[in-house]
Amino acid sequence: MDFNFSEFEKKWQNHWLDNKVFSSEVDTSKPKFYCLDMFPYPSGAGLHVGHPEGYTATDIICRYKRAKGFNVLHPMGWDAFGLPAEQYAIQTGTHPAITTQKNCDNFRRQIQSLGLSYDWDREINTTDPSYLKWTQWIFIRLYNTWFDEKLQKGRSIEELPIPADIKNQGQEAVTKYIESRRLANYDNAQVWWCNTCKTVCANEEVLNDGSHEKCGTKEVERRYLKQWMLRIPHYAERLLDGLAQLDWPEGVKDMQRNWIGKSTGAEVDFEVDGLNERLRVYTTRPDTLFGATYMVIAPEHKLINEIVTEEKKAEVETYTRTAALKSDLDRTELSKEKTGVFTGCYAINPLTGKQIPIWVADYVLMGYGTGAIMAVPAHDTRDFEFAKTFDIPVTCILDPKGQADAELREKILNGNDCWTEDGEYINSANTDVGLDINGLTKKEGIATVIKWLDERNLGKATVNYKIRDWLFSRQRYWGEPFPIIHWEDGEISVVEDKDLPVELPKTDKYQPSESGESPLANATEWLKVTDENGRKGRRETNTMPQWAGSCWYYLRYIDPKNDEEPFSKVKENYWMPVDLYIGGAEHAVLHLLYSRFWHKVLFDLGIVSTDEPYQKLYNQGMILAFAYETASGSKVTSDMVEEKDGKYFHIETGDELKQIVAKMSKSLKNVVNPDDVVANYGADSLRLYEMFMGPLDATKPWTDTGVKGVFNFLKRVFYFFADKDNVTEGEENKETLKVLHQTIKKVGQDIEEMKFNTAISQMMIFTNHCYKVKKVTRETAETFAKVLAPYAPHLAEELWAIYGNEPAVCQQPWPRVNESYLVENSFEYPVSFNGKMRFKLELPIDMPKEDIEKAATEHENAQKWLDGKQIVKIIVVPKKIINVVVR
RNA sequence: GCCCGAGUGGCGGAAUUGGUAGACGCGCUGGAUUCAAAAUCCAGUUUCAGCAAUGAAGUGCGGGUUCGAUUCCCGCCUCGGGUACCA
Repeated sequence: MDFNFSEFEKKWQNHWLDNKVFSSEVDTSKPKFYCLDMFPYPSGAGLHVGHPEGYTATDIICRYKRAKGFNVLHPMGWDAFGLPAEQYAIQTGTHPAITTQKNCDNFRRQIQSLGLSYDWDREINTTDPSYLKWTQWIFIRLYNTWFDEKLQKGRSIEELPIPADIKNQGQEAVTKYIESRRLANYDNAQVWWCNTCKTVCANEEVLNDGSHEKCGTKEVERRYLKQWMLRIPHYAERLLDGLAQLDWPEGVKDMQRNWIGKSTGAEVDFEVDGLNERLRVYTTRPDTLFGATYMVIAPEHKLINEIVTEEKKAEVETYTRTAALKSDLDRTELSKEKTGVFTGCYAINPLTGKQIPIWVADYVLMGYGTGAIMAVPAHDTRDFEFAKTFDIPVTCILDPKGQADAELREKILNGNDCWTEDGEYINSANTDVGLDINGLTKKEGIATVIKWLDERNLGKATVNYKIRDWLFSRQRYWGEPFPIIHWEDGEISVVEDKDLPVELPKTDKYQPSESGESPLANATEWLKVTDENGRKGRRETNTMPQWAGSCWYYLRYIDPKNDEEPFSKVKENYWMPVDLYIGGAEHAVLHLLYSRFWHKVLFDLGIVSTDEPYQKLYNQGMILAFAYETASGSKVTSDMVEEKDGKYFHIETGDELKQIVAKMSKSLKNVVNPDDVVANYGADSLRLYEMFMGPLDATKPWTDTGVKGVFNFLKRVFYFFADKDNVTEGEENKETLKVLHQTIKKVGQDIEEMKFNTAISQMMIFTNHCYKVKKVTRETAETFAKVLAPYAPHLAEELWAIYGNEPAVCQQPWPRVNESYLVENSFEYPVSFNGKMRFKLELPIDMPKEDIEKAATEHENAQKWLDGKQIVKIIVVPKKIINVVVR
C-alpha cells in the first residue's frame, strides 16, 4: 500500500465540501465557539507560508472543539479593497474587480488545498456590493451618533441637546454645532499626504521612521485638506477601560494603552503681562509650578500675533514660517538641537508673581494639550536643554536628597543639572498667595496645587490623550464610496438606507490627481444627484480606507446572506463575542483599535450585544527564513550558497558565509510557496510542520529538512497503521494503553493551551512506541486516528476508512482519557547528594518517607558519597526527588 | 530615551506553583537491508577527560536566596518588536 497523499487529500477535501461537514447554524442546545482568523488581503502573489500558520492553529482548535461537543463557527473571507489591485489597474487598465476576483479564486483554491475546516457558505468579500452596503450603513450610524461625555456613551444625534447660546445664534450655528458633534465629521484637517500613493493616510499608517506603512516610501508630508474624520478620541477612555477584561497578550494591550496615551495633569492659566489675555498650558506636574521660569508656545499658536512685541515681530515670523515648512519628521529628526525665539513678551507665574519670558519653539506641538507649556527646566529634560541653550534661569524646587549622590545633588540644587524623579519640595512656598507645599509628597503636592488653582479659577485637573481623530477618507478608486451627498447650498446629507449600496461608478481612469481629487471625480454622471425639489448635489468622491471593511467583518460572518439587515439580532446574540481571534501582531493598534471603536459605537446604539468584539486574542509569530551574508554584511541569494560540514560557502567566490535569519523575500530567493509544499509533501505535512516548528507565538525560521521530518512521521504513521498485519483484534497491551491514554490527555491539554508543537511530539512518541511493540489493536488504532485528526485530518480520515468506518472521523467525539491506565505503582527516584544527581532508584509509589530515606542511604551506590561524610538532612519529595545533604 | 518580549547542544526547540536540563524532530555517526543506490528499519549523539565504569563543567554575563535555580530576587550584556520633543 502506497502513501498516496495527494490522492486521498483531494478525496477527503471533496468529501468535506460536498457534504458541508463544517457548516454551522445557531443551536442553543450546544455551547458555541466562534473562532476567527484575520482574513487575508488576496494579493497577486498568492498565499504566503505565514498565512497557514495561524489558519492551521485555529483549524486544529476548531476540529478539537467540535469533537468536544461545541457548535463551532469558523469562517473565511477576503479583505479585498486595497492599493495593489488599483495600481495594477492604473498600469494595465484591468478593472480592480477583475483582478480581485482572480486573486480571491486563487486564495480560495490554496486555502482549500490545506483542508481547513471553514464553513464556505459564509465566505464574504468586502468589495461585494452586498457587503459594502452594510459598511456604508454603519458609516451612516457613525455619522448620526454623538458622544455623551457624561454617560460615556454614544447616542443618536437626534438626542443631542443644543446649548441655549448656540440656539440664539440661529439655524446656521445649530447646524454647525450638530456637525461638530457627529462621530463622523467632515472638516478641514492637517493630514498626512503620501506623494507616492497620492492620497492621505491615517496617523497610525505613518511609521515612526516617517515612511508610509502601505508603500514604504518616505514621501509623506503635511497638508491641509477637507476630509472625513472619525472621532475615535471620544472613545479613548472606553477603549482603555475595555482592555482590562480581555484575554489578550499583555504586549498588545500595552501598545494600545500607549497609543491612546492617557495622561493626567492640570490646565493652568497664566496672565500675560501687559495684555488682557490668559495663556493656558497643560502640565502633568502642576506641583512644579514654583519652578516654572519661562513659557513656550507652539509656532502655530493662535495668540502668537498678539503676544509678540513689535521689535521681535520679524524674528518670530521668520521662525514660525520655517517651522511651518518643516514636516513633523524634520522637526523630530533634528530633535537633539533645540531651537526657538523669544517673543519679547512676559507672563506672570501665579505662585511667584515673577515675570517669566514667553518663547516660541517647535518642540512644543500644537496638536497636544493646549499647544503651550510652562517650562520647568530644573525638572524636565527638554526644558532643561532649552534653558541651557538660551541661558534661561533654572530654579530647583525638588531636592533629590538621598536619591542622588552628593556631587549630582549639588549640581541639581544649583540649577546645573536636571532631576525628573521624586524628591522633597524646596523653594515651594509663598505666604503672599497662601500656598506652601514644602515637605509634601509628590502626590500631595499635585493635589494641593490643583486645589489652589481651582479655588482661584486659575486652573483645573485635566486628562489628555495622545490618540487623534482617525482620518477616514482616501483619494482612491478601489474603496467603499461614502454614502454622502454635498448639496449646492452647502448642506451635507447621508444617502437613505433604502438607496444603499452606493456602488462604485464604472471608469477607466484610476489615477488620482495631483490636487488630491479622488478618481471618482471623473465619473461625471455618477456624481450628479438631484433631490425632489430640484436641488442639485454632488456625491462624495473620496472613498473609505481599507480598514473600513475589516472593522466589522466578524459580524457579517454571523449572517452573511442577510439582505434586510447587516445581521440578525438573534444570531448575533448567539455567536458573539468572538471567542478566539488569531492573527499577526502587526495589527496591534490599527485594525484592532479601529474595530473595537466601531464595535463600541454599535454596542451603544444597541446594534450588537457585547461591549467588546474579541474576547481572546493570540498573535502568531512570523515565519522567517535563513539567509546568508558575506563577512562585509552583503546579502547572498540562497541559490548561490552551498553547505559543507555545517558551514556555508559562496558557490562562485568560495567565501565563507554567515547564516542569518531574515524575512522571506524575492530578492533573497528564499520565499517558500505553500503550493509547492502541498505538491511535494501534502497538506498534512505543511500543517504539521508549521505547528511543529516551535511555539505558535514565536518567530521562527523555515527549513526544508524540517518539513521532511514531519513528512517522515506521517509516512511512519501511515505504513504502520494502514498495515493490516500490525492492526489486530483482541486485548491491548498494558504499556500501549498507557502511552495511548497519555497521548489523548497530552494532545487535548496542549490544544487547549495552544502548545501544538509538544502535542505533535507526543504523537511521535506514541508512534515510536507502536513500532517497538509491532502490533496494536484496531481500537487503539482508531482512537489514535481521532487524536491525529485535528492535526493531519486527511491521513486520519484515510486510516479511519481503512478500518472500515463510515466517514467522517472529524465528526467523532474526542476519546475519553481512562485515568486507570495512567496509574503508576512505582517511581524511579533520582537520588542526589548536595543537589547533584548520582544514581536512580526505583521505589514503590506508596512507600513511607522513612523507608525511602533508608532505601536511598543504604543503597550500594550511595556509599561512595556518604563515605567519611555526615548526613545533615534528607529531603524526599514524593514522585519528584530524593536529595541527601552531606557535610 | 521609554514600554514589551526573548537569550538552553551543530540547528528548530522541550522542561518553570523551584525538584533527573536537553523530550520530540533535523543534522551527523555507525549498523541492517541492497549487486549498488534511494527509501526504510535499528542504535548512538551537550562539551571536556577516559577503552570503559565514571568524573568534571554546563541553560547570555556577574552576584544573591535555597537542601536544590533554565525557573525566584538584584545588577548588567545582546538581540527582536513597539514608541518617542505628548509637557
